[in-house]
Amino acid sequence: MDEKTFDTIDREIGVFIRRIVLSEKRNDTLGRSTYILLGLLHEEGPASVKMLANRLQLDVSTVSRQAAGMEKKGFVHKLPNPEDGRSYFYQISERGKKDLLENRTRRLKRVRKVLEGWTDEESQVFGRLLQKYNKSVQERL
Amino acid sequence: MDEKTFDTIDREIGVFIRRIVLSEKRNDTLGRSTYILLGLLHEEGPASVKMLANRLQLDVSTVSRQAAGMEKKGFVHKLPNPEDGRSYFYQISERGKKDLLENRTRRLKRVRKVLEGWTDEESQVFGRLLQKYNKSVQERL
DNA sequence: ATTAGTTTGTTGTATGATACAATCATTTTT
DNA sequence: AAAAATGATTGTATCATACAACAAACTAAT
Repeated sequence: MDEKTFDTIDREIGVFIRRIVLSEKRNDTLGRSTYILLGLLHEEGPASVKMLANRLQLDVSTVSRQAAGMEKKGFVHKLPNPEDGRSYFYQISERGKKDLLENRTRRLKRVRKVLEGWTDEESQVFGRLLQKYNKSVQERL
Repeated sequence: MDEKTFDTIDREIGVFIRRIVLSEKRNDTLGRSTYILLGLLHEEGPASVKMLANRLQLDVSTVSRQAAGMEKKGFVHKLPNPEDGRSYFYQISERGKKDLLENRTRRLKRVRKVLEGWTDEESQVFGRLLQKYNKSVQERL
């Protein structure tokens, strides 16, 4: 296949990441890590830092600090794990849910705006291919 | 249009960024900022920190430090601007070119691997849509 | 031509995300 | 019971980033 396609993709990925990350920084209140972590706790229920770190492929220390910060800000509750005195479960709080939702809404609005003028077909294909790319990355990188 | 499409895209973008950034950290020697800056200098020739900052939508101080670091490592030369005693031009060095190329090659190899098994059509469409998304983001975000 | 204002770049300080190594407390294994 | 393993936190370090303060150099206004 044409080498140029790979090159285009590589370049556009670079631009993509830069733009999205900057835009998130400008527009979101939560910070992308917090957002992701909170989303996980919301959708999959309480979890320990270890579980979260595994799930997100991050170091436990990273998640530990992250979680501590979120607790301080009231986004999560830290509950002792009755089965194991060393570990805790972090559970999203009402406050956390509220902020998460607000952020999600704002993000979706942005996506909608970016996709204005695209055909339904294009949007759907883009979503599908992103998904496919992600799966491929996970499997082979 | 179906709200679900936007939601999928938003989520997949999150995963995408996380995965790619982590993979870059594991695999690349240059660091994504350095890589992008160096690529710019390579393709568009010498530039001042101001120009670079504008081009990349970053603060001048950020680029200033970045450039200083790259000079220290020998990736670029810092040349005084004869027209203006305040400013300099950063020019990619041979060493910089070499490292840039090595990194680019490694990245392309990764992209190729991820895209293994995709049809040519799919890869091309993905590249095209990424490009389109980026353009939209730039215009409206 | 001298002063006042503007621009370019650097540095100080701060934040967020990240990892590795050391450590503490607890649990499990032997 | 002692030794080994595990879960979490904390110390330290790096990278990318921004804003504010500043110095040097340039430009405009009087």
